[in-house]
Amino acid sequence: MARPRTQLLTSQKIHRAALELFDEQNNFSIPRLAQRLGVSPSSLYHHVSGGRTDIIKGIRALISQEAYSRGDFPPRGVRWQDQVRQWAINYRDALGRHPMAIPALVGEPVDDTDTLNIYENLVQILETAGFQDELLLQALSLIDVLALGSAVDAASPEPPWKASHSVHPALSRALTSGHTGRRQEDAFTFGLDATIDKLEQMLVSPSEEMFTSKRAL
Amino acid sequence: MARPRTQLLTSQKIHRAALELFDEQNNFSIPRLAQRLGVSPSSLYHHVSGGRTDIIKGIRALISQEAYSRGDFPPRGVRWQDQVRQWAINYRDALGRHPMAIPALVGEPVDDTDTLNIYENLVQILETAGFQDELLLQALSLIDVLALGSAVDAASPEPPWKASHSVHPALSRALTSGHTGRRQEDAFTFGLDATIDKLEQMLVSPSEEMFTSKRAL
DNA sequence: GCCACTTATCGAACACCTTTCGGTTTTCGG
DNA sequence: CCGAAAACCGAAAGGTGTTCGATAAGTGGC
Repeated sequence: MARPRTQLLTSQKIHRAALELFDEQNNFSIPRLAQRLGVSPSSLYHHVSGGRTDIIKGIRALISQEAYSRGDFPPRGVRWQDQVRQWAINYRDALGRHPMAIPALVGEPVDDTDTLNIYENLVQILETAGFQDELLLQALSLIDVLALGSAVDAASPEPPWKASHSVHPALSRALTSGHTGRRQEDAFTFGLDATIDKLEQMLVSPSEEMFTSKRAL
Repeated sequence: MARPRTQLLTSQKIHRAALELFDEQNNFSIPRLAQRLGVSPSSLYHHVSGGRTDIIKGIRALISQEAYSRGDFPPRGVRWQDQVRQWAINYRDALGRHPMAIPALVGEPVDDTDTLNIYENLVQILETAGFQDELLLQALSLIDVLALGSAVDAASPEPPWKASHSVHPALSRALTSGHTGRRQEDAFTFGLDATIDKLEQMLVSPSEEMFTSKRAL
């Protein structure tokens, strides 16, 4: 086959199909993606410059778009605490909707516009709330760690620990006692509450000793 | 070559070499591992039953052993807050010492004894402190998410966001303002403090509305 | 001390994955 | 209308994970 009468591929279509592939079955590969698109593997390389890496970037961008579009963004007038909470929930939910894609995302630098946009949004919220410098950076990183760590957790099988009662009694007991169905979500909201509480407290009375830097002047 | 006069391989040696390979260069593969051990790739399969997956498990076990042996464990009499803090710091440090191995670990179930041991340890600390059921499980999961998310963060390039000042001014400003060298560690200890504060508070006055379960009787 | 049996290695081979490159036909701009 | 660019394909190169039969060294019973 040579050039078709009507174009078969678009980077958009490729990214969407790739994300669907991750969602349905865990095994993502170029041949499988090509098959799903009714196309030969080599054809994909005319639409994504960086090969596999680019497709992963595209997936991240899609997820970020989803976080922004489906997200419930509070109006500007709302307390910063609620804005931060809503941001984190939106982002975490968007990631959690595609758990199988998470392992492919971690460890790669973030440089796509859509993802940077939502982080820009978070920084703006924090700046407006009055956070600056080290504290702002810590807040940003922590919220990021919380959302991403939680998403990674969601990508693991449930439960993530395979403990036998005879050798690890306490752990095994803990896993069977609680209502494990909402384990991840509960831990996330709990951590989010803890984080926001602490941020609030740091904003009104920033204890200098929290910072390891001596802010060399 | 057939059977050598003195045995060349051990699962121990394989796991250690694999971890070293992750530490030195990011690219881990069976052929490279074999080459480093002066051995043919197929030879490895006589020492690790589950192939690549088993080697990864071995790496996780090594890291957990490191967390336990190198860790600074507080005596039993100490406040549970300090025990939890020390536990999290030990674990996070052990993970952070091998950042490149983290992406290979996430998303896989934990079933090796060494890792389960240290989680058993954490549950015991929490139980002794008085945590039970849902709250205990939430605490466990949150501390896990914090340590693992922080380690994943450490595995990313620094900084993990590649923002240009012109299109993402607030984010770019935030990244250049703080002392970014200790960004990850600061965010982790900050989150740890927040978590412990919240746990403390929940222990003395557990607000029922935090739990979404109606505890159907 | 011999013989069967187990053990630790290897090479070859398979299946899959990523990527590149040259070839073929279609579309498009001038 | 014609040359250049575009969009596809097949083939092939080089890498990765794994299995399997062959080989030779160690091991244990007699």
